[in-house]
Amino acid sequence: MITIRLPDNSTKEVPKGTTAMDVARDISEGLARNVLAAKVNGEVNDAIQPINKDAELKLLTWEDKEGKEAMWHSSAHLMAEAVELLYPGVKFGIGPAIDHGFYYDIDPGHHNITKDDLPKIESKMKELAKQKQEFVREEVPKKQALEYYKEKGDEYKVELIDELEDGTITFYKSGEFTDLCRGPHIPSTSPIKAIKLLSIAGAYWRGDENRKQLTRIYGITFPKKKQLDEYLEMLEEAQKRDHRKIGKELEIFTFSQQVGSGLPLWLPKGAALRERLESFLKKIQHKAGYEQVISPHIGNVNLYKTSGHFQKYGEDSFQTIKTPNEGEEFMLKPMNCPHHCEMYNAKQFSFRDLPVRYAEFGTVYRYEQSGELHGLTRVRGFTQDDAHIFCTPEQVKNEFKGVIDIIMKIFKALNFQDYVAQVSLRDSENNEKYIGSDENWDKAESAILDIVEDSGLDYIVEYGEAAFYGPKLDFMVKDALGRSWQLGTVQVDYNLPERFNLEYTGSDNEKHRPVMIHRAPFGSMERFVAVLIEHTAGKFPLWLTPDQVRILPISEKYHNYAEKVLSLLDNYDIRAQIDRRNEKIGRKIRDSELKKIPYMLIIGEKEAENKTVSIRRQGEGDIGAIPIQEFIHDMKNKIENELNV
RNA sequence: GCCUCUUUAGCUCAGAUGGCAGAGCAAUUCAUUCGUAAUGAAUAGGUCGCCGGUUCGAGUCCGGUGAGAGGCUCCA
Repeated sequence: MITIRLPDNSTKEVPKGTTAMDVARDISEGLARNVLAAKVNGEVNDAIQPINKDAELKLLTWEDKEGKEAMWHSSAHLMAEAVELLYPGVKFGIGPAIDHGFYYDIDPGHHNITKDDLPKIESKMKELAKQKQEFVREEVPKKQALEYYKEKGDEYKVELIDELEDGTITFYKSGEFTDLCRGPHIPSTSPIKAIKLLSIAGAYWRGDENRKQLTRIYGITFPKKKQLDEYLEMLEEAQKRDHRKIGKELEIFTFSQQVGSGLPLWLPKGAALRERLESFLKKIQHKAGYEQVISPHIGNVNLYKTSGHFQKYGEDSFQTIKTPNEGEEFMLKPMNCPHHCEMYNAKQFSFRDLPVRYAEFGTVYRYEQSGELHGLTRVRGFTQDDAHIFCTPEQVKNEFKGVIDIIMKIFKALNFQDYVAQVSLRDSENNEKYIGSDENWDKAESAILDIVEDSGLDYIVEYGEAAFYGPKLDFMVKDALGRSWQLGTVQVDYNLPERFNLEYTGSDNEKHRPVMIHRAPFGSMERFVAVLIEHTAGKFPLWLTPDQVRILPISEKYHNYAEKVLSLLDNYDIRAQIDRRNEKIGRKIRDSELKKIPYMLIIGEKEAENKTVSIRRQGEGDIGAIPIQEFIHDMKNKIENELNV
């Protein structure tokens, strides 16, 4: 007999070889039906795997992350089975569970699987799922596993097995389909009740663009049809928040083929919004001791040879432009840091002068592959809210903290709560990707880790994600469709100061090398605004929104009073417009609502007589008439509160 | 850059099998002067992304190319 301890700390004595499923059945049939997998001593296993020694057991259901994973992983197998039945001879790459669903990479051979095939595959999956196929785990020697796939002619699986350690390898069999797989799986296909194949895409084998491109099918499954419906509805809602759609509707930005792809055009409302964000940050930075600088949009190619950007990105950049007579070569500015280094070099600094903080809303241009461009989040010309801090090694910690404070202030003012702080370090096996000495890298990396640890931020560490000149701390925020984007970034850099021979005089009267911190709290104005649009669905905070108030006269008779209200609001810097169209009030309200104007002031006979305005709040409806001065006072208070962070 | 898909009026979209291009909204004009999410009527608006081919004839079929979408690779 062995002892099983359950999460509520109760124990059960059961015979050796009992499965998690047996335990579940013992508790209740209902529970057993819901069990997808089991956590045995912290390890996730099949629910039908025998337990042979004392163990802590947690039964995993749809409510658990690991339960969903097992379900989706098994769904990937089910899809593969369906595909193999429909298109004999296809080969398979990998098919994992992901955050929302699963995918499988397929080499369709001479078939050509397209979007139109998805419904067919989907219904085959439904048919197979109904057969309640069990997932049977099988341990086979490596040699035998290799033979199986060699015979099947699946070179992808052969490659995967080749790389596994010698010994036994696990296969899972469900219905007609056998797959190399570590598991775990759900007991049978019966919990897979609702199936949706979402999209189809090309994906390089093993993520290597030099290797064959396989067909990747994305899908998701649920134990209940209702859950699938809700998920699809959620996706639809998310698509409505897409910044490309809202940006167009609210006239924030546009693109033009004539101008060029990836080159955003900020329309008046977008420009006003962006300027407001910029002056908000400028104010904060001014208080924090930053100085604004300005640099041109191009720089001599030698500047970027000195910085190392040319060697690193020269071929994958916009190519240099040449002067007609002298043959001088210039590059579109891909980064502001080299310019700021030269500004630092324009003057002699003592340790007493440091830190020096040069800030610039610097527009940079980077060649991005055409398939990469995406709305405002991935563009070829964008403006960074950049700054470079030149400081002594002793000041790094404090300065870095100051930067984190600024980022937090901004996230708070804009109500960004779901961000991930990511420390990006070198990939130690791939040293040629980076410039600078190991010693400097070690210094910089440990400095960042120390600071982040001290700051109390929740953070994750990613290796191989560092910039080529230094490690960084990035703030990642998700868009409406769950894609993660980098916004704020802070980078410690010991390398550029060396390359540009930056110096300051220490108290010992010797020359010393300053340390540079690169930082951009928004990241880029384009990307930040894109994410902001999706987070707010276009309902920006009052202080930021392009039009705060729209005055809606009931008819032309009240235009006079409307003009008076407008000039009053204007005196108090409240951004308002009058809807002078010859339309009914209902129409004017509807259009203002759709444009997400926070406040509508309805003005008719009553209001003109009593010197009041009838307020309608966007999304909330009529909230009654108040004297115009009172409205102005309330607005001012609200805006001040929003900015008071 | 690669894979799949899309591209028709300012916007959203219809246009089997090739036979002179259509709707709604927006715009303009006129009427209406109206109380909390669309007043009515009339008018104007398109070398169907671009280049080439097949055909008596191409928005529709074929080839190329631009742009957009979803992924992959990349991202200073």
